[in-house]
Amino acid sequence: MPALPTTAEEAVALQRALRHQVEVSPGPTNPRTVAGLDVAYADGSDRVAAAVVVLDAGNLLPVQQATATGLATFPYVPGLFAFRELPTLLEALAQLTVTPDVLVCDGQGLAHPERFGLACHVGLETGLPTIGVAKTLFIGEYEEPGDQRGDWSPLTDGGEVIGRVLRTRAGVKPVFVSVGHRFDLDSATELTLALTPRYRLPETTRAADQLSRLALRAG
DNA sequence: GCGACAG
DNA sequence: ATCTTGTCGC
Repeated sequence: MPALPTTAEEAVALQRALRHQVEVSPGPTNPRTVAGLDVAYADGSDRVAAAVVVLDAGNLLPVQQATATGLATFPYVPGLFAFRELPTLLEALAQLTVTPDVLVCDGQGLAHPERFGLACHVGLETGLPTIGVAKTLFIGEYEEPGDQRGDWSPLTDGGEVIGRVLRTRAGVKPVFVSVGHRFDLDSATELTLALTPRYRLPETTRAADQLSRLALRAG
């Protein structure tokens, strides 16, 4: 079983082999640190920059950060984009000298055709609790949630609940929350709200997004 | 067959 | 994802 699949067929086979290892359980009770992950892409080349920013879960201030740059070998294919971001993302994570209590990924977790989105993959690779907070819908159906912060509605696929559509700010487009690894939807929802005191997206995602763009220009 | 499709 | 700063409005 290759660690780095080359074709789409191999990639899907790997997802199907790994998905059964995902653990759905309550997230950490009192996480002290929460890390955000993101990847920025260059326009012309395949150069990518990954960033991870660890925040203090209490005051949301940065504790540590790391970046890594590389070349995206795998092409962008909906459902397989973890294979594009994962290698560089793991390089950045490896540079941390602190182990975050939770990882927040920019993309889906179980809300994925194979029930194995980026957040699940990152969770299994690191063994850490992870959730996915995506800006847009990938798969599933939902009713528009209420327009107050904290309002949510289930995201379902074929009758199965795969995530939640969560309003993090009143009157602003909702985000798509799903379990990555060692988390459940209640904990994931609670965490996402704790990370969005001011903006639609989690502070973790915003910090990682900014840093990844800087890293792309720098190196 | 046609359209949709995380980043 | 990326091309793109300041600016209008609640």
